[in-house]
Amino acid sequence: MITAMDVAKHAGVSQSSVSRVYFEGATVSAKTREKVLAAAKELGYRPNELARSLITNRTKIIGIVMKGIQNPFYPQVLKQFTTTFKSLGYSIMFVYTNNDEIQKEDIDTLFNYNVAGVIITDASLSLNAIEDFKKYKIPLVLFNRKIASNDFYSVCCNNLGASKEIAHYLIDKGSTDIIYIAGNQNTSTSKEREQGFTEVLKKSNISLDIFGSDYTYEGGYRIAQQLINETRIPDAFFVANDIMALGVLDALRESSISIPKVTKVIGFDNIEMASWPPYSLTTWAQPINEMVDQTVVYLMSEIEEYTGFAENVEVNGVLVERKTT
Amino acid sequence: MITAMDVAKHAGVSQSSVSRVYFEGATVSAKTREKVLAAAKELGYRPNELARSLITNRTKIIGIVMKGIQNPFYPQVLKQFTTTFKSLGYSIMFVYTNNDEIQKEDIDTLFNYNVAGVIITDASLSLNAIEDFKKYKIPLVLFNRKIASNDFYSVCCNNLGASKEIAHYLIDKGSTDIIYIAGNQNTSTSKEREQGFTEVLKKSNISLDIFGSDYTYEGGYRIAQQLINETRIPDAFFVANDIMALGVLDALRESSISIPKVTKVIGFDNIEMASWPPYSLTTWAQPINEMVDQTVVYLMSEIEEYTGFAENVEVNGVLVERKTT
DNA sequence: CTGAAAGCGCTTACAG
DNA sequence: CTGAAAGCGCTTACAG
Repeated sequence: MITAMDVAKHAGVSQSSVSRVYFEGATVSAKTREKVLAAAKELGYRPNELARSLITNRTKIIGIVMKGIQNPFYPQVLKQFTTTFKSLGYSIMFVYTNNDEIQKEDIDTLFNYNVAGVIITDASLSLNAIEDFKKYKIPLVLFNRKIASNDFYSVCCNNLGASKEIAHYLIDKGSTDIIYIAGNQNTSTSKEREQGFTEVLKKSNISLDIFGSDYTYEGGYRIAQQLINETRIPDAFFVANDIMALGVLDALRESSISIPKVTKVIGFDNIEMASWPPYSLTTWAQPINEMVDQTVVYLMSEIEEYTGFAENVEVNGVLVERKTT
Repeated sequence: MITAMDVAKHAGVSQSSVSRVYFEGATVSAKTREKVLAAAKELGYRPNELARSLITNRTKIIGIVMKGIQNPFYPQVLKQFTTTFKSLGYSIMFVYTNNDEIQKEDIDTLFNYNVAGVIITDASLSLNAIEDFKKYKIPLVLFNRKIASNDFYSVCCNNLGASKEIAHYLIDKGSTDIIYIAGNQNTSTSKEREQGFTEVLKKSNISLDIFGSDYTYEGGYRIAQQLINETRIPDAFFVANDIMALGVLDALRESSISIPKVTKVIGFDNIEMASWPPYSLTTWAQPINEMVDQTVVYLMSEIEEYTGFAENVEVNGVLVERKTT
């Protein structure tokens, strides 16, 4: 391994000078810089991030914690974050968890490596995990989730507004008997989508039934099959995310229930598969790019200077009309 | 930040003793251990991985490089790796790339952080990237890919054997006019699947046409549409991966071509969606768990002691018969 | 088994 | 602008 000392000797300068060439903001003469870079290139030198981080006490690593990686929405999110952070010189430490509520041990590894910041895309936080973020002053963004305490910055789609607009849209289409299929009941997204939707329909005195599910394809498929067995087919479904909506569509089609004639289906997310011809699902497009940008801007400013500022940011998104309505 | 020195003072022992409690393999008396652990707990101490790694010159981080994260096969692989490595005390640094051939700058970040090992799931390597792995003696596994030089350990499905078995299966089903839809032409997987398949059909004098595509849903959909337009429908398709096969199925169904009566379709991977009712795709199941295990075992032994040993490991998998054949 | 000390590869005041 | 030196939080010979 080539160190700054090796380069220094080879270039005939001090080790500090080598360090200054690679440290943004430090001042070095053009001549020194040149000598150092030439020597570094010849020797194949690269600064050791670990040593660097030991001093600055922070790495250029962002931790991303995901649960629902089976849902195509999240790989897309991961890709977007990885690309954006790479351009800013940050690397991604990926954590997968099975827990709805992030536990201390899920994120221990992130703290051990002194990550610069953390993004949790689709899970809530246990109390002791919350404590740790506060205590170690690690910037955190809840992506696509909120927590009740409002202790942390969150970036979500405007679920309330979106679900209201969806309700109005279905009313305009003439629906009078509607079913909402919820995702995991304890998630903020599912609750908010339910709330906005319910509010509008109530005002218009339109019948609404609500069934719980779990944000998976199988969950959507199962609940729809059950409804079909009970011949309880409404004239429209609002399903809390796309992957469940695809399950609903498949169950309906298997029973040859004509869409959108007999019943309509609307999802949420606008995952890639929603646009596939056999589905062609009407859905609410979450503006991933905008959500990612908001997250990154906040994280970068908190990394620059930690304030612990918390806010629930919401971005709008848009209804994408396809063939299921 | 609480350091080993703080704990040492609080516990009335030396800093070395604190270190020994947290360093596997070091010897400490039960009494000292107890005192240290008590003090550590009280103060909320956790060893700084960065300082640790600076000395041992290796982190407990595994780099995973992915390209085709849109293909549901890979998120599943990522999940499996993350879970397995976590249980071994290793963290995952995730790198997304757009390049078919990994470039030096794609993996710079991994070298800067002195990762213990690297997995590349679905891409090839540029020459200078190869050099770096050799030079810095970083263990590397090519997962689901081989490179021509055979310089590195690779773990793949037995593509040759699998495609031969698929060919025999289709022959047994009475197919006499078959089309193979290839993935990215320069990938080892697509080439091998083509080779095994071709070999068997040739021996049996069965007509085979080959069309190139790109391992995406859209690619499969497009090529099938084109064939439909040319009324060039064979009695069976072998499609180089599942996600393309779903595109083929959708195009066929849109034109009301009955499956498996008029034509049969077989994919490769056994992604989750292959089992969804509207697809119910016959496919070759890649044994992800076994492939991951082989990868991990190799990586761990190379991390223990670097040998640079290279081999192309192949695991078998199995044909999963569903409704498209 | 334990402590004092050197050192991993850097950054960063401090002089000059 | 540059160099010598201290120090980040650990591991690891070396004595005892």
